[in-house]
Amino acid sequence: MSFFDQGALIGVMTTQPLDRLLDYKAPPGGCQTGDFVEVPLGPRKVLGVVWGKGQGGYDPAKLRSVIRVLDAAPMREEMQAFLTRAAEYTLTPMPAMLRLATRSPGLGDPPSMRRVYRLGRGAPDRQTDARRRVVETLKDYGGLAFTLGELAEAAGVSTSVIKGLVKQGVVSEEDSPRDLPYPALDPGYGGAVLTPDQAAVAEPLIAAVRAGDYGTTLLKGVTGSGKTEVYLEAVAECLTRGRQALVLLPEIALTAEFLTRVEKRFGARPAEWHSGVTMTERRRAWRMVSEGGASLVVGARSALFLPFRDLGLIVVDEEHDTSYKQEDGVFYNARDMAVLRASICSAHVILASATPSLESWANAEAGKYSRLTLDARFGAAQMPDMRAIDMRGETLPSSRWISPRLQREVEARLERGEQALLFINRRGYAPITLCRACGHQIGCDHCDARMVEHRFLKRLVCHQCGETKPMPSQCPSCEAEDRLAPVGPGVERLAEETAGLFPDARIAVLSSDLYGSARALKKHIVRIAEGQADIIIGTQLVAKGHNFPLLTLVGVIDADLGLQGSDLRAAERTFQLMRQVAGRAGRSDRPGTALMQTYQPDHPVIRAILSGDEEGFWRAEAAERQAAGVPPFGRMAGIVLSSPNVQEVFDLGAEMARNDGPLRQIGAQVFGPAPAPIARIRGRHRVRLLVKADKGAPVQAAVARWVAQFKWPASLRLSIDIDPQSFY
DNA sequence: AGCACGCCGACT
DNA sequence: GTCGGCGTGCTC
Repeated sequence: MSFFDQGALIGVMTTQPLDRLLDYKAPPGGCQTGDFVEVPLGPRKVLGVVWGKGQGGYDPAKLRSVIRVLDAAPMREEMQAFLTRAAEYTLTPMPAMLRLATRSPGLGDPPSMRRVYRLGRGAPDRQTDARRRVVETLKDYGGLAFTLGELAEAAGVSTSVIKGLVKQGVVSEEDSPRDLPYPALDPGYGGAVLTPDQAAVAEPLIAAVRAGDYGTTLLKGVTGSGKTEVYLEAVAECLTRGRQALVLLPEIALTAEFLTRVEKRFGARPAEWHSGVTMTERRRAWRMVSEGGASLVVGARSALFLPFRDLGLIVVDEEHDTSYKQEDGVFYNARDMAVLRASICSAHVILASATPSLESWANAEAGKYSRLTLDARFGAAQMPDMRAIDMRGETLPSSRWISPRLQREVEARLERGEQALLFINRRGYAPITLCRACGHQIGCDHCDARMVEHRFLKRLVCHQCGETKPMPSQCPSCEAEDRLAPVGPGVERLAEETAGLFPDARIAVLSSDLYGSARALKKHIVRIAEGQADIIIGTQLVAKGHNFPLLTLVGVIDADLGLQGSDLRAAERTFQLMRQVAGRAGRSDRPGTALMQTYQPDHPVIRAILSGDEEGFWRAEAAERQAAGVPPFGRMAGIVLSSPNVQEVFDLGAEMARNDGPLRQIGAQVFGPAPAPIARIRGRHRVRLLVKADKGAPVQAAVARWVAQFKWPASLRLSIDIDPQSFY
């Protein structure tokens, strides 16, 4: 790190899409490496970071000076290194990477102040009821500062009473920074009593954190085994050592429950970082993380780019979850970036999951990660009894999906006052809307996806681009009247069927699109868990860590859904999802049962789930991937070209495939162009090329050289996805 | 990303 | 003759 005197030549990385350093002159008062600065660029003022000294070579007469150094802690060298390495790995331009690290509202604003009120000295000239209440309130909260509105409300008086007391000095008025440090977390506060099994796993984790250097541990534990308690002990150790910790969760809806657990364990709530957090709170979190006023952050994947001062531990909970893979704008996998970040700042990583990703499983097998396993279920709960319902032997009327056998099992739970969960991984009412007259299926006008009927919204919705339109009464193709019919089940239709079969049951539907906010959803989940519903109908959402103590039956409506298609990860994803859904049943003292309706009871994935032979499943799946040379035993990159013009994308895709010299140099192959998994999004046609290389091949460098050979029209957009989630 | 510059079609 | 379409290039 170096300091630059006024006028010295410095290199600045801006958040504008200019993928190189720009030279500027240091401002009056100088600046240092890492400073967040405002610089002139053409007619505009833009945000940038002082990256180091300038490289010269630019016309000195045109050099301009930094406008001002922003009032924020300078970016640490570590963060610069992290962003640089992440950009290299993901082939993302630096400015886009830098934008991820500057997502703080009002980054350049001076610390904002607010007026606060505390107890002052002396007694009021004339004592009144209202005045007494104000003083009492302030005394009750022992020195705590209130804003004017808060105090008025808490004391039940008007603001003029407070103003009157201020005049007499009984209440003091002062300005305090709006961004206050988070309350300190106490590692010794609610020490959990761990079972011997849990303690045996917590101990090496604590030792790893204490060692204070980089390492990654795969913490595998079945649902309900107490993974969270165990890794919170590692967090406690990290806090004791005075370092910061980060816990990543895949789903915002899970944070509320997690925050409560943190509060129980550490006596206060940590900082929160995700899209549902307000602007002021985000600003506070960003600043406090950088200043050390936040020791634990709970958040979504973007929290990896917060300006930690001394990050000692990153927990990636449910590490297999596909939502860790960001696929819009910047393509990165938060799990991999967590490992990268930790290796740069000497932190430990805990990848926690009941059903690890094959990548992590393979890394543990190869000895790159340590592995710890929590087998015993916490408390007396057992893993559920898992069985298949062979749908080939069940007779069902059309437009019905609950087999008689599953129906009987649900009835048995209702009689005993227990809960049953019916799981279907499809939102909406019906996935297909078909014209009985001409066979036309209603599709989205802008994408190639089918429109899904949502009766709740009374509309057709494209799950790809979000486009909606009213449900037509006429077929858009043959104009036949009233011949449109829903085909296949969605969560809403299943709810309808359930209501018909069990008219007296209280039914709750859990689907992400039925709730306006994460908070509303969370409230609903808590009420359900407390027993305010007999039957829960849910989508993927229920597989993500919510605890339902009264639940003793899980029925999976269509266990085959994820097995279809040619996606190589389908088996892995189905395995994880089914295991997790099954894990919902019987988490407390009641034994649980999981029933899977399937037309392929002999499929290896279904058999592995039922027999509980996880290692067997992973080994078989790994062997298959190894034979195919695909991740994690080979490397891939996906390139998506998009343009409003179909002909253009295919031609350019073909041209890229022909000129694959740089790829062949490293022994990589290119496949395609083929229509991308979604061939059209928002009116843009998309084709995909897939690059496949051996493990260890320098894929990024080769792809960069390959792509650099071409010059495209402005209408064409290109995105590169290193290690794509789906490949076929 | 913005914003200017610049070179070809339909208007007063 | 001019207004304006958005293709190409530059910003320290």
